[in-house]
Amino acid sequence: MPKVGMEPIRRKALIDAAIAAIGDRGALDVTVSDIAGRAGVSSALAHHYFGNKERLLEATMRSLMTELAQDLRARVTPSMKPRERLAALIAVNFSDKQFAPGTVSAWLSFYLEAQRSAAMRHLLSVYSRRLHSNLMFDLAKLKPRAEAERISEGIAALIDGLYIRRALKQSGPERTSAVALIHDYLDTMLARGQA
Amino acid sequence: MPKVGMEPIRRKALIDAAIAAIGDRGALDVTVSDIAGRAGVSSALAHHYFGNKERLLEATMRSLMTELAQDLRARVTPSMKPRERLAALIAVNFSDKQFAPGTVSAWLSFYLEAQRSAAMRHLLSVYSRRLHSNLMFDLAKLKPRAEAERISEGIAALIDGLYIRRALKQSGPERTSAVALIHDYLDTMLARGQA
DNA sequence: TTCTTGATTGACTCGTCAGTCAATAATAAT
DNA sequence: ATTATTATTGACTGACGAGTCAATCAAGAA
Repeated sequence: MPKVGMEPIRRKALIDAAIAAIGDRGALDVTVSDIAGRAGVSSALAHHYFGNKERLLEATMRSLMTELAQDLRARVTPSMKPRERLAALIAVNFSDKQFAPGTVSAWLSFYLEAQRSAAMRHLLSVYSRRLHSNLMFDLAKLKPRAEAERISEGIAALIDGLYIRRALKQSGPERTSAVALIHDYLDTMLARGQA
Repeated sequence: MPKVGMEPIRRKALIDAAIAAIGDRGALDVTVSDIAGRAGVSSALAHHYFGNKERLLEATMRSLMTELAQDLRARVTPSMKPRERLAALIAVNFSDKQFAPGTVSAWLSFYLEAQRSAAMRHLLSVYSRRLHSNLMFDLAKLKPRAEAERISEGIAALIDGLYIRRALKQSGPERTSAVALIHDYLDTMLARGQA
């Protein structure tokens, strides 16, 4: 049998712990000791595997992004119609997983951090471009380029805006209404100039 | 002549310095010494006037909010038509002042901090309610309650979302296009069901 | 068994930073 | 001139946190 090192297990545990810690603290100002403690290891080990705090946090963000991408791939198939794929795209951004306390804080912090850290900024731009091209892929089939571009901007803004607003209200209406609002926007814009 | 104490001058200087510092660092993790240094005083004096860091930051946020409110009052008059007032409301949120580097970071951090600090959360809810009621005041004249409510949600989300997106891209299209996008949304929604 | 390599940590160093305090200067009041 | 008040700071404390390191421990390889 292939021998397994501890490394992948510990890395994953530390990343998960980081998300949990960020959720509790509400921001990126978590301590390496706290994260390591949650993962059941010493802070020295966290440094051993990740080098420094920044890289651990970067890995955490990357993990969040790939998870989002996986969720999307799981819901979107080539056989779907453009409008259906857009619906799926909207849905993943408002799934349960995206509203886990740690995830919310992490994304917010991520946005903030992007102003300083070049690495974070790069990650964010990857995410942003991916969302944009996902949206455009289907929108371009339904509307002329320029208009599709504008609708794409609007949807991306609505996703960000509604996500934040929903995230900050522990109470407040269901995510359903946020999703409905985006669909409403999308349908209205798509209908324009038609029939 | 009325004798002026140093207190108001120093308070203002410290608050301005805090905004500048937040702009440079990109987040709320600024040091009191840094802020005080920019204001030309010792960190001890900052503590003297504000008690502690949290209260200084709260005052900074409050200052940002009242400034926004003042800008709004300066642009909105009772004689304006509802649609005009809505335009003014949108405009203030995308004014030059709101895009000063410190201001952007401060608002972002503010949103993040609201998850932890009760005081910050309270301030944010004040801001949020104020925006909502400002929007509803005019929207209610143009559409039935329920629909006005939904449009208000959409605009608020678009403001937040576009603000963030614009803020994080040093490049990217002008604010003009963001404002235009919101107007487009507003007009489309208002036109719905009409002749 | 002995050697090598990966896993893991306790203890420590070095910085930094919030907040305190006693002391000093300046200004106004009596 | 004396006293009270306000303004202001240097120096200090206490805490905390990132990152290092030498030393164990475990387990397979030689």
